Amino acid sequence: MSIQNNEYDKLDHMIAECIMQDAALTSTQLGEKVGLSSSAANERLRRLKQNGHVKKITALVSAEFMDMGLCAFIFVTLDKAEHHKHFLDAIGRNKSILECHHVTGEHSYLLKVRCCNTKSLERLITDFLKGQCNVSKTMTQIVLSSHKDESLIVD
Amino acid sequence: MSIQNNEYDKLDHMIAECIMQDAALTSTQLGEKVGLSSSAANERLRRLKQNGHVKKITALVSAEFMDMGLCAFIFVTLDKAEHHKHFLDAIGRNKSILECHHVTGEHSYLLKVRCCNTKSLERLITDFLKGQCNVSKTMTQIVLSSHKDESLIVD
DNA sequence: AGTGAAATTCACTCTGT
DNA sequence: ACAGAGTGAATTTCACT
Repeated sequence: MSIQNNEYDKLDHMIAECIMQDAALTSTQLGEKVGLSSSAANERLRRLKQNGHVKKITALVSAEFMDMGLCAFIFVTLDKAEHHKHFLDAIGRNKSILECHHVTGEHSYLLKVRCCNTKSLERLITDFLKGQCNVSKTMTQIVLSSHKDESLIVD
Repeated sequence: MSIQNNEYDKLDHMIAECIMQDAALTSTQLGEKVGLSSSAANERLRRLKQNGHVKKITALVSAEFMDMGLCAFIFVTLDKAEHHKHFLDAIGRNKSILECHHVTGEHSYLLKVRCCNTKSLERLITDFLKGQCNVSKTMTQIVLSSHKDESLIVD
């Protein structure tokens, strides 16, 4: 008897990999890829969704179409621990901010942001971020090019 | 007369927003949300896909299920410009590396990575990254928690 | 471009193993 | 748990506006 989680096997992981590559696969196509009938493949996928392991089916959209061609990472330092919640609420509402991670090191948070140009990046930093009551410092790194940019695995 | 791209209008952007939230919407549901018939909504979505503005339909999968609960950002500094290609090829093949951005500043690249624990993160840094011929320096920041982690807008 | 209906394909259920 | 058949629902095409 093993202590590992046996509720899901190799086949379930293959199914997860497949729909990360292409979630528009039909049940029949998915079944062919993993060696199951469409009904069996579909039932396994349904269970993965129901149990929250497949969190969401989404579309990846081009930055050009969204007019957000400029990508940057911004480190943010906050003063007082008691104001973090207000900061995070504001972050949550801002569509330019794609990711917000609490990180180790000298800074408090690392943000991944997207805007249309440097003007709007400046507004984001100066008006929005520095405008938050307890943001003491920011440090910005502009992305010149991205060779990989698909974070499909999430908490 | 305007210089802007008029091939796509407000409706197309609404459709893109909708399927970023939920790509499993039926054409009928999508049509209801934007005020079109199912066939019209479906035809617009088909065009967005065909022209590459909707790049991909994917699933977001839980880190727990993938056994990649530990997230980190790693800055990498490369010596010689002529070896960047080999580095990027190796990056492309490594499933632990979710994002790789060429950034401004003192470092060459910023990587977003995921592994199961600190042991495997150590292997990634020591064996894989430092093992690349021209990696001179790395700097790692561990993610303690993520308050936003959905990069659905890509180049 | 959009609508509504027809034709086709797909998802999902059910039965049997 | 899976396969295969059957049913209801969805996508896709088409004629018309």
